[in-house]
Amino acid sequence: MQQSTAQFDAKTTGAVTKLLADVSQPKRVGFAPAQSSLVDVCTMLGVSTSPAMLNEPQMFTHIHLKEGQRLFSMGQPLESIYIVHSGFLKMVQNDDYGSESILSFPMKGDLLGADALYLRAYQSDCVALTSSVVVAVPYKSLKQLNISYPGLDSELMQVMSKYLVEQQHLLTMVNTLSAEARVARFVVSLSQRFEEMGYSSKAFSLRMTRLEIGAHLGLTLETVSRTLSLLKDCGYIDVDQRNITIKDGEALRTLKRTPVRKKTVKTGETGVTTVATASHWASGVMTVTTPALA
Amino acid sequence: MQQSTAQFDAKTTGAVTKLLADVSQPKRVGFAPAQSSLVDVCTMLGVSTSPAMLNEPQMFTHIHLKEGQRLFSMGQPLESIYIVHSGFLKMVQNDDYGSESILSFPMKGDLLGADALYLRAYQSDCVALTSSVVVAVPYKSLKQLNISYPGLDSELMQVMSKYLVEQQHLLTMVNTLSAEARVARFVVSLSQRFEEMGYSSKAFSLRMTRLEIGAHLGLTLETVSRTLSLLKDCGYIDVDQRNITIKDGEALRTLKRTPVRKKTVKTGETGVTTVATASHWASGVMTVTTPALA
DNA sequence: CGCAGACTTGACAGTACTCAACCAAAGTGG
DNA sequence: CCACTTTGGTTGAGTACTGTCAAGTCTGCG
Repeated sequence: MQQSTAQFDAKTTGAVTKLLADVSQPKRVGFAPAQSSLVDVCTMLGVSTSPAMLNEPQMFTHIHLKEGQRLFSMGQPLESIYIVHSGFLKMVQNDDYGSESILSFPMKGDLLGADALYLRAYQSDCVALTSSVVVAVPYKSLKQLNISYPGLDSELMQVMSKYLVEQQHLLTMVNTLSAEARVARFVVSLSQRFEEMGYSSKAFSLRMTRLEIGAHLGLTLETVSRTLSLLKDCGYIDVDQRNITIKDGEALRTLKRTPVRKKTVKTGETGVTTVATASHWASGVMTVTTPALA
Repeated sequence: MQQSTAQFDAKTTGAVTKLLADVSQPKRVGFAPAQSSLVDVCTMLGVSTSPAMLNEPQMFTHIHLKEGQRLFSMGQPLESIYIVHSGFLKMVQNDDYGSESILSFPMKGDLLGADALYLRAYQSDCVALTSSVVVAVPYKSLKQLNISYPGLDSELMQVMSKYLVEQQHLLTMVNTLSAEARVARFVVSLSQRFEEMGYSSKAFSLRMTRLEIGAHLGLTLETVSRTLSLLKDCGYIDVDQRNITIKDGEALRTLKRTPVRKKTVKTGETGVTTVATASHWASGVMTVTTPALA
């Protein structure tokens, strides 16, 4: 890699390059080349298994990703879909110049690459936020497996349907909610996912930067930072860098706009004062419903 | 239906009720109770058929919807998925209080209800914008058909993958683009869809109100209206109520922000003048890729 | 004809963006 | 080990895009 006009590049493209990722190839073989069975894969996805699957000989290889490493890029032909075994990742969509949008933050049990089935090419970038392990299911295997186990595709459709619904909720959130409400619900949604994974839902660590949160919610990093500080001032959460503690989950969930807003008020001749205006504006919940697969 | 405190309701909930729909039940039997075969359905979906399907006895009933009528509502248990035979509809997601988000505007060949497979209940409302006809495929039939025709679910997964990608593009658009760019690309995207259906891509009629466009793009109806006027002033389109004529598709596609902005400038003591500031800010394209199914 | 709904346009306000400075933590290299 | 750099984060000041409120036009329909 050359560094042409290093200073200028670094300065002008700073905001952009921050989201860019390591382009080195992920390790197909770690020194612990563990594999997973079909039953393992189904269990990870939360999909029902059939007894016949126990005899399935095919094993699926694990791929180890380091922080910042890229699993696949937009436009690449579909080879495999993946299931997250451990770690945290992001799905990114690049809008031609600069501005990026983060579609989701996949974690344990999530399916990666479903958007590639249409057109047989990945439609977004997948990058590891932390060291991660994913299980690769080759597309060819997928097609064969459906013949052996007829219910499998139907189960996968349900999984895809779930992601469709999640995307819809996110879109509605971005379409209708204020910055504060978006950030608040983002925190709640993370909290729920951590709880599902057996971690604490009250105290956890963000795995992504403010910039990435912003790219997910349609906000700038400054707004995200400010809003987190605001929620802290309200006593709804505690924030210290990436460490979040939830103190009033209900408030976060039901918050519609402006929990406490700092307002500069001219007080006649005396000068400028900072006033805190409290207003709840609470409303019903838009809970991100949790799968209750039979 | 009662009209309690009519005046107040009408005034305060005006913006909300405009999006609400007729709750009367859709006609399951028109006076022309036409039906479609499995091959018909697959063809409409743009999905490959197998010769064996020609012998499939099951037929799928047509449902006629009048303007404003609702096909299904959020939360209803999944009975059927539907394919649009003709007409125009909208998929709506209600965020508890008032604010609604429109996820998509399905038209001929589109699949309705895919988001219901997960949790077996519809996750959004489906309402007809115009008189429409949809073909119902009962969920039970769907499961049986996959046994008879093993490739079918796999094809359906591809269709769902397509919608996943479309939602992703929409999210990215709302996350990153200015109001002007969103409206411009919305017009382009409609144009492309009309072209695919054999209509003119240059001149067409919107089937939805400004309010509905706004609920789709995360904007207010006023902003939509203003932006359309702006694009007209730029000479990119012609607008007359719902009639759109595209004059410079390329400009619409590549536009990033502020084609022409009206700016009020204080000119010393002389008063206020309106100045037009031209600035193109064109950029690369984010074309909504069209399916090229093999 | 009159009303209701859709649309347009203006004036104004406010939320969120931009630009910028600053701080903290972590890595780098002499 | 300590300057030095880099990256991520916080916060302030000013701007502007888009929302809000409001008035008014147009069209279609009962």
